[in-house]
Amino acid sequence: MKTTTRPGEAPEGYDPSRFPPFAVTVDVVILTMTEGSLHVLLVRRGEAPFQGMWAIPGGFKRPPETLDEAAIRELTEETGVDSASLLTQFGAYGDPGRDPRMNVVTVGYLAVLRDVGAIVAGSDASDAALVPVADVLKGTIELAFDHLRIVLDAVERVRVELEVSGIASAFVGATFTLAELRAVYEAVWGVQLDAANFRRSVVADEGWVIPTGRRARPGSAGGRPPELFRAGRAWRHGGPIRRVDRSQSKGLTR
Amino acid sequence: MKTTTRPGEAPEGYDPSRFPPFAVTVDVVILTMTEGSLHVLLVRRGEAPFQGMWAIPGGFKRPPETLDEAAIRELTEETGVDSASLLTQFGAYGDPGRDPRMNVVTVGYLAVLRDVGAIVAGSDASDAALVPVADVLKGTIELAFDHLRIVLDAVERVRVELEVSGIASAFVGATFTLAELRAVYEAVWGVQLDAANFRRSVVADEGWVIPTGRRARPGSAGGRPPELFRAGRAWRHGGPIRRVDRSQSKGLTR
DNA sequence: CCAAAAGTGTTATGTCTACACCCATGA
DNA sequence: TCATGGGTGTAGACATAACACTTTTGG
Repeated sequence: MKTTTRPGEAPEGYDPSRFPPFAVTVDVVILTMTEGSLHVLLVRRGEAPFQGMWAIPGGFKRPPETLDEAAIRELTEETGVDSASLLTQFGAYGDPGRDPRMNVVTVGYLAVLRDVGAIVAGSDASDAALVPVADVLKGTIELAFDHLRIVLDAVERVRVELEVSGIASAFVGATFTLAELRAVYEAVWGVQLDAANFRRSVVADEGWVIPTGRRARPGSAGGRPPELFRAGRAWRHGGPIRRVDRSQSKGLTR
Repeated sequence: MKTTTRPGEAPEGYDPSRFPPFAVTVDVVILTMTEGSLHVLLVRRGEAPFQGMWAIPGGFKRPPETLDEAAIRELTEETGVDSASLLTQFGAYGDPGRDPRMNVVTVGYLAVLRDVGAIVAGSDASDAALVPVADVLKGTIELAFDHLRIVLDAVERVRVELEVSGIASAFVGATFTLAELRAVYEAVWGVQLDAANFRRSVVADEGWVIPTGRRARPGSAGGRPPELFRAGRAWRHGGPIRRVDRSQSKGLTR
């Protein structure tokens, strides 16, 4: 057995009062569906380092606030929205040198909004923009710091959350058609889903969507007017991981 | 639109060089299967605050190392083991006042080991111990700081990982019987699994377990000697989230 | 031989996929 | 009326759960 360290206590050879100081920041990956595909909100950096490059919004955690509160504050400052349908912490990043100026550990948060288009337009357009996630993933748009990795992790998290908790409703409005909801899955997962089977999966399980009785207008090309639904309690936020009712199962669920 | 902040840059009204300083620590929740149930490695605190209470092992992140490296270092210092079957970051904790002495943000890591019993015994027994996770969850054993929450989150993470990636193999030895493997699922999920169906689920999907051809000794009560398996490549670590073959599916998988 | 644990077979039941078909609307 | 999307029905493929049955050991 070697050295034993304990939390809140300096390793041997350190003076406990002289712990290595870090800056702690919170970065928020804000995702939304626009023009049929997944977009992320980026801001352009005004100063060095990485001046002029795109980055995800973020800032220092302040001592009197929790990490969650810091994330909410950042989200509000960027979009004016004070309640994201989904705001989840998904990772911490502390590689040495990730910020050339000092030791910075950042905590990544994922926010899903139902359309920040109008909100972003309110800000200086040259300062903030919604860009397709695909462009970031492809490397078409280069990001400052290690923000590419952070966005990558956030997107992977959404893909998983979409399956296990059904945050899909976070991307759509208060009422929505099943086609809109299906489009979320298709865009995030990059697949084609059978509309008939999709409807069944979603409608069958009580609590996912609730019919409002109303109908939306058909598209200009015609077509039967679709039903409007609202989100059920089953997938409000962060929800129950998929693992279906394991208290019953006798075999291994695949 | 309100104030816009950017990463690595102080919010307005702050002097960038005078960022709020934090201590950054890494805490490791070390889990293992002993005596048929899930256990967590705890250390007893020698100093205030929370002197004499149980806590999870951890310590300061050092500037030149990554968070992952810090977690590996802590794990090694506590157990002498330098390669956990599973070592995953699962959360960051930064509530003000979580450490009464200073601003501390800690990053939680989960380590799964195949049996640290012998290793722990090597250390001073009054200093470190494996305690049943159930006792911690029930509150029978009280933990320092916000370590109860951290352990709670780690356990929930294991439950999910067990389903989506099959880290079950991390709990067992290099070779193992299916009964041992099944015991992991049963202990972590708190369910009873049908041995016959379990075998099929695990053996059917190529790559999960590989038969070694050898057999273990039957228990003293007799019984047919069980086959010995070793872990297949399919669930080495962190593996493929469950969501089956998303490139093919046409409906929503439930 | 008997008890115990491992491993195999079998069947009813449920879920998912694909696709055919019907419905309601704009032009 | 036709084209376009929404919504329903259904048969086959596939997966799961339950449990009876066979195998191989210790005592």
